[in-house]
Parts: sequence; structure tokens; C-alpha cells
Amino acid sequence: MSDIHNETVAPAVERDVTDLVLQDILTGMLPAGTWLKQIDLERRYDCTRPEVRRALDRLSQKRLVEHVPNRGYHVYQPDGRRAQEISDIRVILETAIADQMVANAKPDSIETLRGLARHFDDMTQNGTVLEHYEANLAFHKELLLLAGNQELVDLISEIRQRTSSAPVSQWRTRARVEQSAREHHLMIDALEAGDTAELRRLIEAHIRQTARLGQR
Amino acid sequence: MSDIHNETVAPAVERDVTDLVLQDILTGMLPAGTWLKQIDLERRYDCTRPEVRRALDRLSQKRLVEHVPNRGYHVYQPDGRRAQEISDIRVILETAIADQMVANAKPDSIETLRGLARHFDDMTQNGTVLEHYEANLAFHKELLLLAGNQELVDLISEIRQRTSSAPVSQWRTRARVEQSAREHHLMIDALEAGDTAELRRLIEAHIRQTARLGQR
DNA sequence: GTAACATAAATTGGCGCCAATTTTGGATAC
DNA sequence: GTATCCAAAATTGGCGCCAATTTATGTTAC
Repeated sequence: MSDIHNETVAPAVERDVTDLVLQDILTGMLPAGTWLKQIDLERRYDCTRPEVRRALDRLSQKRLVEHVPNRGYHVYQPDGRRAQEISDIRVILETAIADQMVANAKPDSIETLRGLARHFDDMTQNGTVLEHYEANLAFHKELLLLAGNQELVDLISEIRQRTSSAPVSQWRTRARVEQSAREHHLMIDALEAGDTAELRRLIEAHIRQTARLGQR
Repeated sequence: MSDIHNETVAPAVERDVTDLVLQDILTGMLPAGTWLKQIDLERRYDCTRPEVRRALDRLSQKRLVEHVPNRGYHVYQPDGRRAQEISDIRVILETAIADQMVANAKPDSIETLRGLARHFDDMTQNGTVLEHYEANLAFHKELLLLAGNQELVDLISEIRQRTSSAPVSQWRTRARVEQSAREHHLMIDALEAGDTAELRRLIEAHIRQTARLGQR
């Protein structure tokens, strides 16, 4: 059992180990297939074994890591079928609420979204992988919140994490990143114009484009 | 901290403590608001404290129980907003795949479903609360599997658990149970007839009827 | 009777420890 | 060189223990 670099990552006070490990998985610091040794994670995140165990158990419940009894945990390999199925689910959900998003899009909401889209643009130019990724999440979350179903927002946020819809695989080329950025603005345009059909089309295209590239 | 009866429930070999606690929550043995004392659960399920803790942590991650630091865990109170939102999500998902269910409904699938619907009828007459509940789940799972998206089946199964869509609240009257049974058969009829619109209507009505009664 | 306080009892939270299991490295044989 | 075996080292898994915190109970004052 080998594999990971033992860099100590300073624990942020408000984020527990689960979040830290998850972040490192999603940013590619802990690539697919990596064995996550408990004693290494203790050092990496400067925490205790019970904390590591809890984090790993939680991540295994989310099927981001796999537990192999007596051997440990490793990061799941990307699964094309899963990614595809989850994209399908996201398409279903996010297009189904397009009409509610349009109905609830007030000028201040539009303004907030524009700000977040610009922030994404900015992070594309100047940000770290993580900042970029989180800017994307922030934009999409704000968009989804328009529909007024908190459980749905949480659910989508949750299932996004289940696949390699992550920075290391999501945006392979500059062109793709820039297209995503344009699509964000186009979604806002459709919202503003009250064009539900166009919004649906954009959302679906956005998700499927990302999903296709998420396959390895 | 008080509240639960200390009956020892024989642990089934293949089900871990998480499942056992979940089962007791869903069947009403551990009602909403109940404080789940670790030492009581140890005795109840004849297991060790670490196992209890893991189970409780998992259930808290699923938001079925709430963790209050230094005080313990208690079963969440039903939340009408959550139940409603989750039903909305289920309607979106399950009606979206109606066409795929219809497309994939082969005669042997129909036959299997009829068997499961009859089994539900039988459990209505003769079964325990849990058997009845599981017969319902079995029927719906088989139906959903027709769509060919395993992640979606798993997801729906998972989100159903998040609310009081459980035996103690789902079926309050005999009439309601019997209507559910009829609806199961009608869904199969719609499948067999290839009537996607009717299937959608039935699914939506079925979910919403259940959700309405799930509120307290 | 209620409110405040102190103490004992009960419970949670987390750590250390060690048995069980796996991995690694070295020695030996071919 | 490869294959096999064995012992040492490393790691996982789970238990026991106890400090920290909360709850319950009893006493005192009003």
C-alpha cells in the first residue's frame, strides 16, 4: 500500500476531514484508484484516526471511496455508466424546474447570477482549480435555488459529487471552459427573457457536454 | 434522556445496525423525536458502541436522525416542507422515465410486476407492517428498474427514506391502502397498454396522495 | 409551592492500545 | 533471472477506558 504524497494540509477550522478529503479527490490531488491509508491521512490532515475513519466511512457511504475490509479504502475509479446515469438524472431534474426558475427570476436574482457568472469567468483566468470549481458550483446553486425546492438543490449538489464531474476531468480544454462560461451567460439571458424552452435546451446541453467529457 | 423501550432485537446476520435502526424508525418503533441513547442501542441491538456510533453517524448523514453534540442523537421530527419537496422530486423523476418504462415493459416484466402487486395485496391482508412496507418497496423498485437507470432507482430508494413516507404515516386508513393496491394494478395495466400518459398520471397521483397523508 | 444550587449519576466523545490481517523485504531454491 | 517461503514491518479494526459534558436528584432558601 503506497501512493499518496504526504503533504500536511492545514485544516480549516470550519471544515471537517470529510470535506478536506473530498476536496482533494475532486481536485485530483487524490486521484482515482489511490489507496487512502488511515495513518497517512492522519498526517496529511493533521487529525486523529477516529476522525479519519469517520471521514472515510462517510465517503464510502457516498460511494466516492470504496472500503475493502482489512486492506483499507481507495478512491473509486470513474464509472462511465454511473456518470451517464447521473447526468441523465440531472437533466431530468434541472430541466423539469426550468419553468419555476423562469417564473421566479427577479431582477436582483438575475443580477446576482450575472455576478456569479462573471466570477466564474474571472476564476477561469486567475483562479486555482478549486476556486474555479467552486465558482461553478456557486453559479449553478444560485440558479437552482430559483426553483424554491431546497431538497432538490441539496440533492443535485450531492449527486454531482458521485462521479468524476470534477475539475480534473470536467474541463479538459480551454475551449471547453470558455464554452461553459458562455453558456452560463446564455442561461441568464434566457432567464431574463423568460424563455423556458431555451433555458431547458441550454441546461441539457451544458450537462451533457460536461458528462461526455467526464468519461475516460 | 429517556424514551425508548429496551427490547433486544436479535441482529440479523446480514443486516448491520444502521439498517436495524432505520427499520425501527420507519416502522414507528422509534418514533420521531425519540432520543437514541448509545448505551440503550447497544443493548437493544446487542452490539458494541462503535457499531452504534457508526450507525448513528450514517443515519445523521442521511438526515434521518439529528446529532446534538454532547447530548446525543434523536429521530428527526417530520418536516412537511421536506416531505412535499421530496414528493415533488419523486414526481419529476418517476414521471420523466415513464416512457422508458413503457418501452421496456416485456411480458415477463409485466408478469413479475403483477406478482409483486398481488404480493402487496396479500401483505395488506396478512402481513406485518414491515412486510407490507417492503412489499410496496419491492413493487415500486421493480417498476423503476424498467427504465434502465440504476442510479435513479438507488436515488429514489434513498430519498424515500428521508421523510415520513413510512408505514406509520403513509397508510392511515384501510381505504387508502386499498387504493394504493388498486393503483398498482392500474399502473401495470397502463404499462401493458403502452399508455405513457396514463402511467404518468397514475404515478403522480400515487405519489401525491401518499405525500399528502404523510403530513402531520 | 417555585427557584437556585450542589452533587451524584448517566452519557457522550475521543484516545490509546493491541489483536488480527496484510504487505513488504529478504533468503533460498531452481 | 523467477518463484516460493517466511519473518518483520505496516496497517486495519475494534475494544476498553476515562475525561468532558449533561442530566437527574436532593437540599436549601424564599
